[in-house]
Amino acid sequence: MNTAYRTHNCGELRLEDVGKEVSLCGWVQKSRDLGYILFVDLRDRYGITQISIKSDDQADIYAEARKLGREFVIQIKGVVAERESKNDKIATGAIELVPSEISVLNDAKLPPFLIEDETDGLEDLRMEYRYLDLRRPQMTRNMIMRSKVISATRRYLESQQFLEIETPFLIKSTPEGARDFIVPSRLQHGAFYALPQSPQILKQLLMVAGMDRYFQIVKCFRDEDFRGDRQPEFTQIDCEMSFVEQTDVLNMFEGMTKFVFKDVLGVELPDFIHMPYKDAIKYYGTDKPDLRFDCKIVDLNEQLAGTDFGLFNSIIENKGLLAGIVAKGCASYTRKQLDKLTAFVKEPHRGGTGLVYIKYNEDGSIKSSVDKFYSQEHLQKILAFAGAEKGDVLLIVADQKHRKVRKILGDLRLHLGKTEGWIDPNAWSVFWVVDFPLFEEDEDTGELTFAHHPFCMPRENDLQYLYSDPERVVAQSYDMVINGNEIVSGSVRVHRKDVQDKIFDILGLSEEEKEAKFGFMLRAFEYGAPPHGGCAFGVDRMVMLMAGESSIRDVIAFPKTAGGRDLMMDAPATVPDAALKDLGIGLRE
RNA sequence: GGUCCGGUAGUUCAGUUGGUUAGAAUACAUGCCUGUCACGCAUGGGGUCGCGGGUUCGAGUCCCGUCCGGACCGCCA
Repeated sequence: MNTAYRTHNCGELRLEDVGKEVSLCGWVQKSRDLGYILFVDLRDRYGITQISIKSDDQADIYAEARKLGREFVIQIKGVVAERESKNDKIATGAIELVPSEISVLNDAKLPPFLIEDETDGLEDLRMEYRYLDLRRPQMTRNMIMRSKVISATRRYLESQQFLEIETPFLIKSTPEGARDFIVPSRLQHGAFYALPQSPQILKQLLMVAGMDRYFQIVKCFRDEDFRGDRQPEFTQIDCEMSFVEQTDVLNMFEGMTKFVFKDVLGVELPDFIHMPYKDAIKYYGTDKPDLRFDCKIVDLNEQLAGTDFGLFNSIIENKGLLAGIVAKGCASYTRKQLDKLTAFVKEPHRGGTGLVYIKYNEDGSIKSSVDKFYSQEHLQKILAFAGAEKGDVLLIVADQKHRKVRKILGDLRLHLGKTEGWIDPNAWSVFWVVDFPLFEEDEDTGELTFAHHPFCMPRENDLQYLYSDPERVVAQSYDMVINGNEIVSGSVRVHRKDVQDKIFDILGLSEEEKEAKFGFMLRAFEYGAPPHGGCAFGVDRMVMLMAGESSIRDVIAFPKTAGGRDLMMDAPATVPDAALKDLGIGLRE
């Protein structure tokens, strides 16, 4: 770096540079005027360097420097000096710059919030002035980490013969799945493009085209409501490979994940376990468990049977489920704390009816909310079966619906994991969930719908059940779960037209619908589609986890609010009537 | 689409039962200060209480509507 503007950046000067004549450029973070001496913190993307000016030695420059306001853009020429009092909190803390010349390249209005890591601004204000928010070192770090993740990804995939190929954004709406963002066509009034929810079909066609290994770092669009971990547009690392079985795909992208973690964070991830979907649901009540702590769900129908407790007996007789989790070290919970957990279980969207506890106190005594129905010996056996030790409490949920019990216990497990500090913030839990069902029943309508998407290949041995017992069919599909977040999702695809046809039949698509929605794809499959499979990484979530952030907005340069608005540009916005007229669109009042 | 919380100084917030001139911290400005790095001390400026309507002698405060932000549910193949 050697231009008219600067010889070094604000993060690189060290003790060994003392005596050098340098030129730095950056923003004024802050100045501290002590009277006889004035310090200016000069900030750029690389760090902060302190400027120090003694008023009696450098009266002119001191007078100039006193006029510098926050976020002025300045250039400083001077000599690197060793500090009299050093600051070991920053990388450049041993040196300072004694200026011979200060030039104001641009002044700045007072920013609406503090441009420091501990900012006083709330998120909406930060989003409105995102270009200022991104100057904060923490946000800069997040952008750098994101860039590193993308860079490592490219290096890995290129080393594995993947081609980066762009697919179009203006495509056709496929009325399955999420709601599409639609774009009106000017040349064909009444017709619309859709923005892709993912390049799924296109990447499969690239396999038919013989591209063999494809990837793309690509924006995807879904017009649904948002959350802290969801945006209307988000980025995927979209990948597809030909002539592969599930194991090949899993190994390839396990390798990539390990490479990226090592390259960006210096973390060596151990080999990933493959957890069947059924086990994830059975032991953790979710298809994306956080394995940074243990605490499995224990089924207790047999253990809790054989008493006069009518509620439990009726659930057992009707083939419902009684199950629990052992909360380590929580036997000391007060009534109030247990009531809070009960309220958690009963929250409307969980719909639990209650929470039964069996405390195994430190002194060996046992206290439960069902003492009336169970002898101490019986409770002792139940605790032993569940693996509870002294100091633990067994929390039990009962319901007719198995899924509901497991979901509630899974939620409770995660809740306790967070509130009880069971999660080591430095630990990583990265593994594959495999063997998802191909179809699942829609809870409201009772109709069969695909669990993942309709292009997943069933396991070879399950093809025979496609018609007779579709719910039994297991798909060759998989998710990678990182710290309880679904980060990768993928499958081996259907490459045979007859199988794809069958699956569409089971989903209840007529010949006309098949043709209208997927005709071009089915036609392509008649021309020699190779066996293929792939997956897609959620970049925003992955970078969020790697950066230790809790919202994907903090790793996206220009994110939108929960209401889908861009506060900086004030989008969406109205357009001139003429533009609507061109499109053949009128607005209903 | 639904439930809940919030909107007061540049910013983050407090504001009692509806009652005098709406406060604090921080930021900002000015002055002082021999090594600061959350510098310190003193002084000062800074408000259409989101917007519209209503109740009232009187509204930041109560009611209705609306806009905006946030959390959650639904939704997210």
